[in-house]
Amino acid sequence: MDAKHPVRTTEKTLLLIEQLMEAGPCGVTELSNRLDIGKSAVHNHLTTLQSHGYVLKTDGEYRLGLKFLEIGGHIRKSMELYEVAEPEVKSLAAETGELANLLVEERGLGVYLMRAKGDDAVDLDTYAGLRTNLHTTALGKAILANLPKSRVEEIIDHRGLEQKTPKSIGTREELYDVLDDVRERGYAIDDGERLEGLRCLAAPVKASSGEVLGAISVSAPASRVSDEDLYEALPERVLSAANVVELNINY
Amino acid sequence: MDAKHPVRTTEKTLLLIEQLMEAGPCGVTELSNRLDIGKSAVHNHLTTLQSHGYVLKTDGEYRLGLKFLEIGGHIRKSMELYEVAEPEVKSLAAETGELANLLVEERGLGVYLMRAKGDDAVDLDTYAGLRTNLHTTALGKAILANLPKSRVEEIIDHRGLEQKTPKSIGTREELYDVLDDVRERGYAIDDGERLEGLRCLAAPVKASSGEVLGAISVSAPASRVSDEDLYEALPERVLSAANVVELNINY
DNA sequence: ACATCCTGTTCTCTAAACCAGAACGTTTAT
DNA sequence: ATAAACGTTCTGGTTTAGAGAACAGGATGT
Repeated sequence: MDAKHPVRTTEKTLLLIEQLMEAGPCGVTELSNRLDIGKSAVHNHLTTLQSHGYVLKTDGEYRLGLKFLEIGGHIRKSMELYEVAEPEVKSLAAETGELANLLVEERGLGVYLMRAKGDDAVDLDTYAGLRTNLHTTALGKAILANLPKSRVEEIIDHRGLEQKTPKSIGTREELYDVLDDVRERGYAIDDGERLEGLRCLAAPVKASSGEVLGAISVSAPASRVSDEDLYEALPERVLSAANVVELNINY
Repeated sequence: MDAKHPVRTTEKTLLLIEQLMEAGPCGVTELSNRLDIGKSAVHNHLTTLQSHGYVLKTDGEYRLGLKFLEIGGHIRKSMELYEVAEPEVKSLAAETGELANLLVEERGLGVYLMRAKGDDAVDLDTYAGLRTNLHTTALGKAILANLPKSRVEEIIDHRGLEQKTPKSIGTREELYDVLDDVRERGYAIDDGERLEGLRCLAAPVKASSGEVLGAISVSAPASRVSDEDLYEALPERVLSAANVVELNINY
């Protein structure tokens, strides 16, 4: 939703921050050109951000500082789901030897809260804070399957159904069918949809009210996950981890 | 350094963000009172931040969103030191079974880039992004000992020598003596200075130019760390980890 | 059931301040 | 040596931020 009375100056500052994030360290002139804002304005905004620790100047270039990590880390630490699930996701990674993840939904996108690597884990370029479309991952499908249908439609309206690969879900009917399956089985599967040769299995974490809080997953190369694993051994482990988290959250 | 021509509107936004971080979810009126800014201004800033994903509204309250984790995670991932040191710090934690940390200096303070827990690790409330005074931890001392003296003085001038515990370093002479020792030995020790009964050992990570990039540490309860461990076995492991990181960074 | 007191939100108008553009000092490149 | 490009400072005109008042909605207490 757009702000009714947006603060334009703040929006300019946020634009600068996002540009610095995408482009990495920049000079004043470069930012001025890219954003079509005068040099003096860019300079004023950057020095203001700098004096508050959000931006640093090194070697004549401005870049984002670790203040964002401080705030982000603080927010994450204040989330009950994270605090409770963190040890379970780590155990899951250690036991399976694979990559385990924790995702929550925010503003219609999935946000990875953490990932834990087991000894043999594949090295995907996911990281804490990364955003992803919900319909393209097992984690996201586990969440979507447990949201009210109205909310799911809202999300699709807003975020669309971008196809990451030819195997991706492309239509609403297809999605709703898949989500029905997920609800029935209790867990979601991604068999090479996001990345060829990668199999993921995810289970939702729900509050006692039924509201979905997030999802836990394990990702592994297809070479190490037989069909049997994917539909028996792995679901058992992931569901069990999700269940432990639910119990600890709901007391 | 203060901005010459600060953007006051941006400063107001940043004030709101910091207040939301410290106080947690808040209503408009509460923020308006706390910061002595009119309700309409607070409302305009919050909805602007909301429309860009930095702030969320739930149950009639505003709170910070995971956008900060996204930006912070992105910044961290773009740091070569983190990418190279992360596996080493995890190994260190796994091998010792204790808590291993990675710290960098920013604006005169230490910032934890990560922590890794071994099987028996104590559970300190450090987290990625947390800031700390440099003179009160082994990690910070390892860094200070390898900064130019002028920079160390700058930092002390700016950040002071706050005493966390009676054992903390309280004077400049004391600090300089300790830093001389650290330089001589090649590693820094914290024997209960930050927390009674906690022993930490930290080694600096330096670029080939000699510039210090950060520090790696292991923290363990005194009951599990004999004097012998503290001065022989542990230094060997931590220094070795730091050395591997240095080699990988400097090719 | 009603009245009162909270909220959060919208609106207007004026004082505030943001910022384009020009000018300056400094560094880098030719 | 000269030029070009950069970051920084300055000022005035114009945008706009925001105090305060008013409104709507919900909660609370009587």
